[in-house]
Order: sequence, then structure tokens, then C-alpha cells
Amino acid sequence: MDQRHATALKAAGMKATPKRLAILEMLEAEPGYASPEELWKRLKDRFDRLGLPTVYRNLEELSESGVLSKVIHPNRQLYYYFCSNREHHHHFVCLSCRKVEDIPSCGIEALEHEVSKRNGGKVLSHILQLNGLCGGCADNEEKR
Amino acid sequence: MDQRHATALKAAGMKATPKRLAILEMLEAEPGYASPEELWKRLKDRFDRLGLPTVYRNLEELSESGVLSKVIHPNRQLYYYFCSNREHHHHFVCLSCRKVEDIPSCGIEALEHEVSKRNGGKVLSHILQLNGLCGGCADNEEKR
DNA sequence: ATCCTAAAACGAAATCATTTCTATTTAGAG
DNA sequence: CTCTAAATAGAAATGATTTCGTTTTAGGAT
Ligand SMILES: [Mn+2]
Ligand SMILES: [Mn+2]
Ligand SMILES: [Zn+2]
Ligand SMILES: [Zn+2]
Repeated sequence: MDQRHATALKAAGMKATPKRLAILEMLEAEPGYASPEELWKRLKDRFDRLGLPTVYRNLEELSESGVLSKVIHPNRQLYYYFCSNREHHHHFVCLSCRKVEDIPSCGIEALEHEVSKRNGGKVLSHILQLNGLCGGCADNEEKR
Repeated sequence: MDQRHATALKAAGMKATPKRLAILEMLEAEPGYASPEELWKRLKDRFDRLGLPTVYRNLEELSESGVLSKVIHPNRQLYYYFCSNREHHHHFVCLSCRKVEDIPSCGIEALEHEVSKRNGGKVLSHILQLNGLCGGCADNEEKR
């Protein structure tokens, strides 16, 4: 039914299992990021059996293949979210309500070039994430 | 004797205990990042008693107060390093040898402005880190 | 449509880096 | 020198995440 997700999975070289599709649907409907356990609690009734390790494994694999994104959270727990924007970009994440907003550009090319020029290093990946309070949460904060 | 570190601690509102100073000296002498346990193993003989929780606690407090920096590592373990550059900047970290290199500029002001303009959100912190292989490790990689 | 097999999922148990807790020690202000 | 809030000890707990041996399944091949 959600051919889009099945296609994305196939493109990533992963089988389109019902559980993977359910995880993607649930995260797509979610405005913010979610933890493995939260997703598991909300999904397990839809299946005869659904193990928490399965959710962990799939979230990690989906993140690894770029279908999902991972949050670097100060509390060091894992959180994932769905973003359909296929361009390279980053995110602002609200630490209060968990909303995620796109940040279209990062000057990574210049920084990568800088690193390789200066010391011959090779940049394999980069993290750019803004943490804060979204508009709504910042307002609530003020009223307190 | 290392008045610099004692001063830095005082400036951060922290007592200049021998253990904190030893942690700072050890990390300053280190070219890259280190884990709490590694530091503990290398420091505990210098003291009658030194608990691993003390190392964890101090590293976190020192990182919290900006005296040390923390690495966001793919393996999700904690690593810290010392950087004396007091300007706002970020780092390239080598995933192989753990070397850390400065990245002088990040376009954070523009991004912060973008976030607050678009949705009224408030940016509280940001992460920018490049992961990769430093010059030396990239060379070794090629020879294999 | 059925077979076949590598991939996926199960789930109980283990892991182990990190944190907590209470008692004891200490830095440093007064 | 005294005093006290801050720092440390260290054993124990924690709990999110991972492992592992077994069972099930998706999807290409027949
Ligand atoms: Mn996005
Ligand atoms: Mn630096
Ligand atoms: Zn980027
Ligand atoms: Zn910055």
C-alpha cells in the first residue's frame, strides 16, 4: 500500500517487511523524533509478535541506509525521525516537544576542503545539529 | 604548579583539586581524545585512591563548564579532549587514531538566525563535528 | 503457484558503560 | 585554624542496547 516506503526500502537493498513499513509509517506521521521503546509500545499491538530488539535493529539499519535520521540527544539515548527531503541538509530539534525542522544548508564543502587541504585528512561524515526550543515551546517558556 | 589549569577551574567555579588538575594535565598532553576508563587507568597509580566514578563525574563537569570538550562518537561511548583555543570553534576527529584538529569557523550565526526567523525557535546549543581519517591514517589506509 | 534460502525477527538473557548512593575526605573561604 | 559545602570513594545498581541460538518470512527462482 505505501508503495513509496516499499520502494525506498528496495532502493536501500532492504526487504520490505510489514514491520519495517509500519515503523516508517509511524515515524512519517510523527511531527518529531521518537525513541525505539516508544515506537515499540505503539506498534506491538498491530502484530502478533514484535520484539523490542527488532525495532532497535530496524531503526539502526534504516538510519544507516539513510531512510531515517538519528538525533544526537544530550541524554545519550537513541531517537529517530523521518524526513522525506532527499537533499543533503540538517535539523533543528526541539528538546522540549521533539519537533524537527529542516536546516537547508551547511557549509560542509568548505570545511571538508579546509580539512583535506590543511592535513590531508579525509572527511567521512559530519554532524550538524541545532538544539533548542521551537517557536511554541519558547513561547510557553516565557509565560512561566 | 599548573597555575593555568587551577585558574581555569576557578574561573569555572570549580575547586582546583589534585585529581582535576591531573585529568587536565593528562588530556592536555594527549594529542587526541580519551575515554574515562583510559584516563582512570593511567591516573590511578598517581593517587592513593581514585575511583572511576570520580573520573566520569569530573570529565562531565569539566565538559559542562567548557574546560574540556566532548566527542560525539559513532560507538556512543564518551570521549573527551582538551583544547585551549577559547574562540568558538569545532573539530575534526580522526576515528582511527583519535587525533583532533580545529575547524575555525562554523556558519552558526546564519543558521541560528534562520531558525528564529522562520519559526521563532530559540537555539540553545549546536553540534558540528567532522568525522574521518586524519592525514596519517588516510595514508595508511591507502597502502593496505 | 510452490520452493528455497538468505534475510529478518524472536525474545530471553547478557552486556557493560555509566550512574547512583551513603559515608568519608578535603579545598579553600573566613 | 575552623568550618562547611564540595568533592571523592567504592560497592552496587541501572537500564538502554546488544547478543545469540532458534524460528519465521520475503521474494527471487523454478
Ligand atoms: Mn529534514
Ligand atoms: Mn580546538
Ligand atoms: Zn551537511
Ligand atoms: Zn559553532
